[in-house]
Amino acid sequence: MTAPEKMARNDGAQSIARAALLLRTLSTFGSAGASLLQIGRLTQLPKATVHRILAALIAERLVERPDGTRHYRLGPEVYAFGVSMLDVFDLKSMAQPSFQRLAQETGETIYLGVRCGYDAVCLDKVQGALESSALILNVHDRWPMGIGSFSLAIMAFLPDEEIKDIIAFNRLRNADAATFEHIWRSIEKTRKHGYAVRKTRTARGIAGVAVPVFDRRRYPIASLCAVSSSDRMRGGYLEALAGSLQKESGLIGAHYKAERLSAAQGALWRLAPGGPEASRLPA
Amino acid sequence: MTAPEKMARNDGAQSIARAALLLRTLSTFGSAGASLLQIGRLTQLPKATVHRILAALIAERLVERPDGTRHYRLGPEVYAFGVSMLDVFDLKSMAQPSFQRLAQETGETIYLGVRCGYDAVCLDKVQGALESSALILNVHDRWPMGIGSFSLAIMAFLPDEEIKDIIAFNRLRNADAATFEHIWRSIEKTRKHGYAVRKTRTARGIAGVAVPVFDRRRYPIASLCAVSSSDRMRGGYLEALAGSLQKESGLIGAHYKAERLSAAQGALWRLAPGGPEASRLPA
DNA sequence: CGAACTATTCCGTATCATGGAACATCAAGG
DNA sequence: CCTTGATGTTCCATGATACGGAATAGTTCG
Repeated sequence: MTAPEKMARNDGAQSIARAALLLRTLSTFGSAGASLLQIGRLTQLPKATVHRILAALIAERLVERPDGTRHYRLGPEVYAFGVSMLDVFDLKSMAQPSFQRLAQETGETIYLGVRCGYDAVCLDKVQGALESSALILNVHDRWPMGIGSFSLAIMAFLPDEEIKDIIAFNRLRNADAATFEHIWRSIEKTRKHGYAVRKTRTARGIAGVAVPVFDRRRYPIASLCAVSSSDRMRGGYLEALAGSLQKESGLIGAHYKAERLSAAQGALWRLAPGGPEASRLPA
Repeated sequence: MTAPEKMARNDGAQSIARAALLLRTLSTFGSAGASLLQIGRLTQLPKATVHRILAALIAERLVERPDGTRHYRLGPEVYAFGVSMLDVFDLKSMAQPSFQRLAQETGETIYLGVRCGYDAVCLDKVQGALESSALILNVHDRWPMGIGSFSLAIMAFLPDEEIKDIIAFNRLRNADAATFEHIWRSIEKTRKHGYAVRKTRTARGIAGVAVPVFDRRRYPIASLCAVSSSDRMRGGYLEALAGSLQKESGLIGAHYKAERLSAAQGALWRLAPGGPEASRLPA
């Protein structure tokens, strides 16, 4: 171990932690994937190590190589696991009622975002009063955590250790690190208020508020965000918006908590003492 | 290594392979998860090892423990990775045109399924001529590979090594192993014809045909399946159905192959020599 | 063609994962 | 309440396993 790694993990987990690190890294590159060296640079791991772990992940189909290129990207098995999760944790469907209610009540454009590695990804969107030309974020768009109120709301409520990781990673891939200069100040503010506010710097006159959605352990997994013109976004109106978002965030969190009780039914085949209830088999 | 493990893997991958094995195993249990011992039994790994690897996966949020139970299930990070994949490989959307065409042309009920660990999961469905009461499989339903033409079509075109794995796993969790008795014969037949046919044993008079969808390396990733009454499902009609399925399967495969060229655009933030094109940042 | 860059393979080393056994915790039943 | 039999968690000596520097092979571009 050359680098003075921050992890004081003495458990038998090094290679698994690294595999997960590589998957997170790849998840920020979309379908184009990344080269071995890029990945090595980003993760601070030696070439040979990255190569070996990626080879192992390829064998499991968790990583694949697009056509004949020398790039690596997430593989089809990841998609399969994702589909699996829809029985366990389908955030988009879970948030649907809250989402619609917010759109109705506020009339603003609402976003639902989820953390994904070192990025946040837009899961869902309802167009509100604002002209669509002014809007920037679309469903499936992905931004590094820390850019936009959208992801700031999630980031601010992570453990400090993890925030540092994310900032370090995003600094490394970002030539212009200016963005992350004052990030801790924003995090402080967000923690204090319980919501994140940001003006768009590039498209003038637009601002967003966002609140985190917590799981049962108060770990932020997603965020709800409302976007409006920046002159409206202050004082009482801002507070009211943030309040609505927070209320719905709580409801989604509660829904998530309850979810586990509804242990998947349907034709989900399962291990049972007496074998499966094989009364109805598909053709 | 106590067990005479089949894997002749000399690469540095043991723990990663095992981690993937555990994830696959958990993916067959849905939201209820499984206990340590169940997992150990199924994977043939010692308790301590399973425990250690699961702990590592929990640290990465790839696995979580539902509320206060002592069970383990897939964690939220898996969902996030799944969402990530929608930019890389969105099978359901990709298959949509073929899917609709098949429903129109054949008038039968059509299914789209994807392999997921040791199971196959139903991704999409269009109801056809058959009474809905006769139908058994619904979207998100999951069956062990080898049951139903649906998954047989995928299984038959996997490497023999992997088929053995799957059968062994499904035997272990299946008290009544009779199902897998004649499976190799079915696999032979399926390979010969290029499609799988099965009558439903429980609900009389229903039969299904299915064909695999291949990726560029002729590895089966999914299947298209048509279900009809079993008296129609023979001779010319059967051949015609199989033909239509095969044609569309080819188109989906081609689409997948081409997909890589359309390297995710939009606001996908990416590592670039000159830094990100930061022209438009979200609020 | 050859220089510069990137990917892959090799292989000796020591770090890290391993798993048996001890210990802890839980769930039933008396 | 305590016992009993189950499963879950922690410990730690051992050597198999993952490690990564350096050599080799492959690719790209002028």
